[in-house]
Amino acid sequence: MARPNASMTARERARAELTREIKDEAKRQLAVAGADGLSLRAVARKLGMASSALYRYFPSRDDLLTALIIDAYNSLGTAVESAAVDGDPRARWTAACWAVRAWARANPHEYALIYGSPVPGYRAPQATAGPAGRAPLVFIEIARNAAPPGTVAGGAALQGALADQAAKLAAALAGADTVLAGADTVLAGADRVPPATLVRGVIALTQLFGMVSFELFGQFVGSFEPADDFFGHAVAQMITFVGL
Amino acid sequence: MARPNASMTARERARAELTREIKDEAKRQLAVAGADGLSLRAVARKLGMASSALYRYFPSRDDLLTALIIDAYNSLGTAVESAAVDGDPRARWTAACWAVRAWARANPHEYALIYGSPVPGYRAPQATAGPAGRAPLVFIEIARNAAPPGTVAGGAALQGALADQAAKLAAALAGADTVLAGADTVLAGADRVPPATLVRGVIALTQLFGMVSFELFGQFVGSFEPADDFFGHAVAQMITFVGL
DNA sequence: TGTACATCAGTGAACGCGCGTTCACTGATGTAC
DNA sequence: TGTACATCAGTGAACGCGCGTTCACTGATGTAC
Repeated sequence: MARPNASMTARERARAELTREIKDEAKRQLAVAGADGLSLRAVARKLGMASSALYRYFPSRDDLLTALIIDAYNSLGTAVESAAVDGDPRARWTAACWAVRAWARANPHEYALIYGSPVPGYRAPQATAGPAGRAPLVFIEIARNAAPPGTVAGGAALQGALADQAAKLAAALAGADTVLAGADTVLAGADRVPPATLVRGVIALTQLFGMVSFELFGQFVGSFEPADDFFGHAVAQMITFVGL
Repeated sequence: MARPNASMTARERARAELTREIKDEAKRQLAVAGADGLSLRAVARKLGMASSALYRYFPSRDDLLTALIIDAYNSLGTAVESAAVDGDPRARWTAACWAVRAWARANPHEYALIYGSPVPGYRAPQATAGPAGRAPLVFIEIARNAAPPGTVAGGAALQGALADQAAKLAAALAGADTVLAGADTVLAGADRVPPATLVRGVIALTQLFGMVSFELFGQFVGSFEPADDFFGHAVAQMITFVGL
């Protein structure tokens, strides 16, 4: 989406701004009614325009939803990328984990949109794949030079289909720029990630997002809420597991 | 909910059966339209009755939703409890993990209902707490006699609020029958779970549900799908982590 | 610099739809004597 | 065992609402000469 810019005509500037306002208002509505409750008419009403006018900006409700999903992935991706810029791998991994949690808590409905239950009847188009990969890529990149899992307690060889999947994914990541169109190519030109390390990283990712989902979706109510210390403790264990 | 029974009048039997049929049809609708799309009118239509008739069985749409949520928790709880009945702790833990995944894959929309994004505007009543605790309790009970975490690589002391929360939860679990009304009291009379073990168990639970959610909600598409071997590998690592 | 035409943004009415919930009612089932 | 009355299940019409999307239209902005 083009951002306002000096070299744009008044019409183009107005279009970029209104597109932005529509998405902003739609995000506000997510918080009230969730993804299924997102209503073009309600957005238009809040913006003081006819509902039919929105069709000049988004051809349908689903296209608006897709735009919100892409924005959410990119927003999370930016947050994680910029949190994990410096320090040793442990510091970077830790910062990235806290960035995911902080972003999710600050944007719970956008988090639910991308990591919660899928919206029934909605099928995410291919265009979401690149943005969706940004946050995970940061973690994989940090783990790339972790100690070989063989040296870590409990390390087990990859078996069956898992070995193939991990090898294929490692190969794809080495050429990430061509495979994940639109993703920042953090790994471009890098060494391949050892498949065992990759698997450990992805296991850690499921752990991370599992915790954040539990916290946000209310599974911790009455036990580990507030979850700050639980989270910090788990992240420390995770670092050991990944071998950083 | 009373099940049909010889000592019931015809009216009572009919009521129990229709209540069941309404819930069954509602579950079928979940699969098509999700929780927000669940419509009393659509259920009534499929059952060939007037929509107003449903109000003899459920005072509102939200009450029907609550009934489905409780059924889902109980269905998962039963599946996990009966999967983890015998063998050593490792075998029981492994079986319980696979039972969660199998149940989730067999009932994806009920899984989404209880572990996915909360339904906007719906607030779960207290009555769901007991059934919600059943599956987690099975895991905690298995982990109860795990090796003390001090003996496990990477074991770290519990810090700050986490230590308090874990101790409180351990105490509550020891008196689970009074605390978690309606839960099967697996832990009744048992020794207290060491807080550090409890925390490891809960971390493993977030890992487990994180993986299942990733798989069901489509985050593994194009990488670790089918996820059987990934899952098996992760469960093996998890057992080491918990100290079984 | 000014004019003619094309492009685009936004309007408001309309289509056809589904929803949750209420209410007065009919008819069947259950109960007390 | 039979009758009178109370309870309950189910009906169908109605209320009031919101939704996504289409369409012919007006008026403003941009462009080519």
